[in-house]
Amino acid sequence: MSDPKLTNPLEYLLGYQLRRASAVMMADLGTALSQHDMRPAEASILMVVDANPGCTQSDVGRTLGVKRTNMVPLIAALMKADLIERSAVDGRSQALRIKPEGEALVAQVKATVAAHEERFQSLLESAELLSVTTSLRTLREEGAPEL
Amino acid sequence: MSDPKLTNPLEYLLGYQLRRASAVMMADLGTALSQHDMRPAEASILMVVDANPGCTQSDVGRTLGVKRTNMVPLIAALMKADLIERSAVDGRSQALRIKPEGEALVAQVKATVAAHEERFQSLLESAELLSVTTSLRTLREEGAPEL
DNA sequence: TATTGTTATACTCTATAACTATA
DNA sequence: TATAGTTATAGAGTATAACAATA
Repeated sequence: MSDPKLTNPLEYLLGYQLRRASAVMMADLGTALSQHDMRPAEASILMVVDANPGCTQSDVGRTLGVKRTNMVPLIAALMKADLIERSAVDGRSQALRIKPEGEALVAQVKATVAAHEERFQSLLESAELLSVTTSLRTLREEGAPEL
Repeated sequence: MSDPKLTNPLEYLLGYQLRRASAVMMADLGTALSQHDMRPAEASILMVVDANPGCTQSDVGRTLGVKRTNMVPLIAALMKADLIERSAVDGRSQALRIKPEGEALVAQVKATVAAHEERFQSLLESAELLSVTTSLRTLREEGAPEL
């Protein structure tokens, strides 16, 4: 082999650590959600609709940072899976709700996400966890370009 | 409008905050690097090769968590841009080095990355910054599936 | 047998531009 | 004019499977 251990100049970069840690958690979440044939983006939409019955898909997109145009196929997939339903608010907006038939799966998805979270949160001291989530929120809010 | 502010049940999830904060920093880095016609993945490879002259692309991939198969087009782009060069180590491995003509751009890229980092690190207290980077490393190392 | 580099391919997520219909 | 939803499309990034050449 050429050299199994290289020096990594990115190791002390905040953006790099964020990227790698996020990738680890996303991969784990993706694996965990695959048992429900669900992608992380779909699960997050499902959870927001569940917490905000009657919201529109544009509302959900703004909340999660997903563009309207990219919400379309995600909502379509959830409709096709009979997990959510739409009802017209006015001529252009449609209220989203979890379908009664979807409630059970939504509950399972929430439990899967909670277990995944617990697995990673338990790797940190509670003080560190608080510090991290606070800092991440700061980076997101202060560092984000104004919508 | 339907409702500009929804309740977001993901707000207290570590994975979600990680995902959003990482997206903010990656978007900013992407914008900053576009002045050099460079993508974040390419810049990270350039920095690793710069710090480890003579390493192979498989070495770089292992260091950055990029699969061999996905290294191919990235290395090809850097070769096409005349930023790196290859020399045969043996019949199957090739040593990578920054081309003399590429040194100036590599220096600019490193400065751009450093400025981007400083912009975000300055949003956090130094104690918080240390806590965050330590925690992120823990999540990555303890939470990653064994390669 | 294991590793390097490669091709081909597919999936997930994100991005822009442009259109319609409604408010 | 601004907003909601849509289509079409492109681009990153990541994934698997398979192969040839070499160690």
